[in-house]
Amino acid sequence: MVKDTRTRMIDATATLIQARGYRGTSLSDVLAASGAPRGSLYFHFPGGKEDLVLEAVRAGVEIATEELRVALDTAEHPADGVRAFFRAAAREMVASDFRFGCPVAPVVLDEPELDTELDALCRDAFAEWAEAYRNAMRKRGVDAQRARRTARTVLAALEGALLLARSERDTAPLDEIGEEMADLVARTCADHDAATARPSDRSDGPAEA
Amino acid sequence: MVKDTRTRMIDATATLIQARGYRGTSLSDVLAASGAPRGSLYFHFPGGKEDLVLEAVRAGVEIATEELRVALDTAEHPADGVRAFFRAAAREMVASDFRFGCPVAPVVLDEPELDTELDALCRDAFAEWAEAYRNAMRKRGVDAQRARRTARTVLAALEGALLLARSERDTAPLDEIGEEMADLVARTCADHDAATARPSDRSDGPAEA
DNA sequence: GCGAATATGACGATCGGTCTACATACGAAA
DNA sequence: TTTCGTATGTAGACCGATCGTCATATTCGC
Repeated sequence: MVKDTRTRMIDATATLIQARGYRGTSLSDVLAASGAPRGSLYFHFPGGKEDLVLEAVRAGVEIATEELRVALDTAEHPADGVRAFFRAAAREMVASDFRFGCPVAPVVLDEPELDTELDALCRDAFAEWAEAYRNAMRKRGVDAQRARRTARTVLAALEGALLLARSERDTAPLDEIGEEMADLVARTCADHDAATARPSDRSDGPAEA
Repeated sequence: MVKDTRTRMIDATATLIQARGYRGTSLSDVLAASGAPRGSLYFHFPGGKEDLVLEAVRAGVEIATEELRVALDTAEHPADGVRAFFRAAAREMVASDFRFGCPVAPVVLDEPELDTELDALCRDAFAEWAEAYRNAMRKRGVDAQRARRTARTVLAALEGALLLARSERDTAPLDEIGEEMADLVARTCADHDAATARPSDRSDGPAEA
């Protein structure tokens, strides 16, 4: 089954935005990549570029969210889920010749108009991803505050690692920082375990990998 | 003393790139912001936009590098330096109404041509910053491999935190992730101390903040 | 066959980056 | 002082790209 024009346009836009950013992606590029003629755009996306980009980012976020969910749900321990997700990112990086990246970051850095739907979508995406990490740790009983901070840190580190990996054209940053974050998550959970086992005196032990 | 035209153009470009990215920054914007006339551009920057951007990024990187160096050199402990640098970033974020950011990230995400001077400059900037963190830890005797990984992680987390802070229009990500990273650096150094004190049995103790 | 949904690419207003021609400042030679 | 040559700065014309529009096909449901 051949994908319809609308879907092809969204996919092409999502890919191009990850590679070149919002403003770096021209409608002509999208048209060329999707093989669609110019006029079709305004039939499917009456709002023009803004409308198209919104759908594209939405689609990109959805895919990433789903992959993250699977990685975390499949893993025995949240730390393993984090490791798996960083590894998946590294694979996509190689597969795309280092053009892969976060679907949201390029949009945020290209300063979309504030208080638009696009702006809100980006914020929500970050929040959703952070929540996924957080929930994985909360399921292990880690307290809310601690889980929230660690989750945010993992998310930020991933964003940064994607940036470094692209710049260096090497997955090493993703690999190493992924390990580092897996350790952090493991330690966060382990600290909790130790704290609940001996509430007044938490110290050594299972924090070692 | 009034800054000369060339310097004003570079400053304006650096600021605009941080706010809107490479492609989002038009020469007209730069001209308007710097109050310089159109034609002057090709006198000062014969290479055109590419040339101008190169200088602007170079200037931005230099400022950031210097601030990082000061933060790390001034601090008692590398962890304090990291904390201070994240805090400084948070302050600049507020001062700029959340338009502040890494001078390099927007360029990397707008996919500059590969194998250009600009591309190399971005890579070198990341390498230089990572090295600064690494050296600070190595001075405390942390082993090379460990210091390198932690340094890269701190750098990535900062990049991500800047992104999150901009998106949320809130310094909370910078504040929290800064603390997380300070902890990580403190732990990295403490682990080393413990390991050297009792080479065969490293465990509890000063890892606690 | 007929109306509605979908598809098409040519068109124009605007804006982007680049370039060539012109103006001024300054110092040396006559 | 005048003349000239060079370094520096300025102005606006140019051409291509970009985005959005439209009048016209084509396909589908009935």
